[in-house]
Amino acid sequence: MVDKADRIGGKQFSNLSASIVATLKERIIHWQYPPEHRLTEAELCQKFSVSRSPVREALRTLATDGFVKKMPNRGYAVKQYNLREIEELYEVRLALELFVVECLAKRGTSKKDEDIEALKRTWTSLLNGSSKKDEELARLDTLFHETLAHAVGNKSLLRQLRAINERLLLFRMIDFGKAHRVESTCHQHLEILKRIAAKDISGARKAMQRNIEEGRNNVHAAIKDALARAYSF
Amino acid sequence: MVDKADRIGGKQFSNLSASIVATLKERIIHWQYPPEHRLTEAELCQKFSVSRSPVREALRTLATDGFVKKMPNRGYAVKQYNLREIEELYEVRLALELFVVECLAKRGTSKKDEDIEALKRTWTSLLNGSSKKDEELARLDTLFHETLAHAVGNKSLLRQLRAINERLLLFRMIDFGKAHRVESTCHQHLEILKRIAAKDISGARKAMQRNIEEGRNNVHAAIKDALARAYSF
DNA sequence: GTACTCTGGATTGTATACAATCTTAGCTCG
DNA sequence: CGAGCTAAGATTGTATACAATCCAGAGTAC
Repeated sequence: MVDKADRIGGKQFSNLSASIVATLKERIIHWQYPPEHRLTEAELCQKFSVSRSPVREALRTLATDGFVKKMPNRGYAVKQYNLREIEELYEVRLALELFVVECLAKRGTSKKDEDIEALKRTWTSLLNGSSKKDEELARLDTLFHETLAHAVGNKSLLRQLRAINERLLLFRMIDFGKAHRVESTCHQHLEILKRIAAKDISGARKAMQRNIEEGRNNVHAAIKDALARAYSF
Repeated sequence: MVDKADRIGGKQFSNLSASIVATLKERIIHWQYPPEHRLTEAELCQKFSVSRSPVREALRTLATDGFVKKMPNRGYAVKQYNLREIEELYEVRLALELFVVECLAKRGTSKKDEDIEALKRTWTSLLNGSSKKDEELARLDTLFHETLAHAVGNKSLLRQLRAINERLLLFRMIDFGKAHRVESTCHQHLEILKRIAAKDISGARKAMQRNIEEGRNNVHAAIKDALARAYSF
């Protein structure tokens, strides 16, 4: 069983369906499947050399996570998001992230919040020239937002935001190819942290709103290319 | 197969696991199982006279929906929410519902929004004496909030709010036993609708916040009884 | 009396077989 | 040539068997 898990993903998972989920998510996020690409149980069984039970479970969780869609009696397919749906996800994300900074700004932060201090250091150093690869930047950006959400101490909130951001990663990956946006992102993130520390609620909200909406606009622009490319498969 | 579906739930479902999910949700929401009550696959197979496949799927779905929790190698159990977790759910709900009224107030509503006009009529008539049963009131309250969310036109938002409200239903059911709160709820709902129609964004937000926080406080108080009862099983 | 081991039962994970349903392509008939 | 029908394939849903793992309690050694 360990052998099979290895053969599939590399990492170790408690069961086969978890490793299939991870593998397919990874591939979908990296655009290794064209959108609308069909995934049937039988086909995946062959590819992963496992039976239908774990494959079924994996497809089901991928569907609830929004990575694939179920077409009754026609199997599953990699979900193709249109612009409208992406905007909707960004709207929900905005609502939740505004709530996050509002909570944090209400109670303020101090040197004792080690996670947040670490964020300050990270993004200050990024501003001062230490350049990173695209994928690493996307990871740090995700970490920034998740750390803030974590600091609120609301597990339900954190889980929801994670789920949304994971889906949006599909498109943020594209956007982070543009290196010249790093500086602007640094300034925005540091501004958010500053406002929070100063207990400036409306300032923190505005800073977060700018940050997310800039991301949304960039993605919006990048999507058109991506969709165009997607259709050319 | 139809026979079995009938035997289980009453309604017809496309497959067994869907009907098991519906049945168990119903029972959990109506407190027919004590919290922490263990649900093993084998036991449910017997009770529903089906095999493990649909039962497994059902339990998995219920776990992601937050009705049961999975205990590794010890089966599943009806999830027992503590006060903290309920507060957290209410926080997320508040963030999303504030976003809903903000969206609606920004664009305003008119006579053309038939769903919203219907809400106005419903809650005006409720104010004028037409009394209802507890369960019916809970249903109307849910409908109120879902209709507003639906009017925003953001499917992702609507789905998330539905999921949260479904979980909270477990506790709102308790609260709606108190009839004297109906009048206050009516006033709050009508106030929300009025502010939205008047494009009074901050007024609408405040009205919604009052409505949700009153609900939260009532539930908070009711919970202690409920938990006490739960522990006495 | 305590700690340790070992074993039997309980529980989940996986594979496979079968049944039911839907899709689709080819065929026939008008 | 098109509409409708049919049959084969594709796909999902369900049942069942087997394997692996975990847990708890009995028993034993010290």
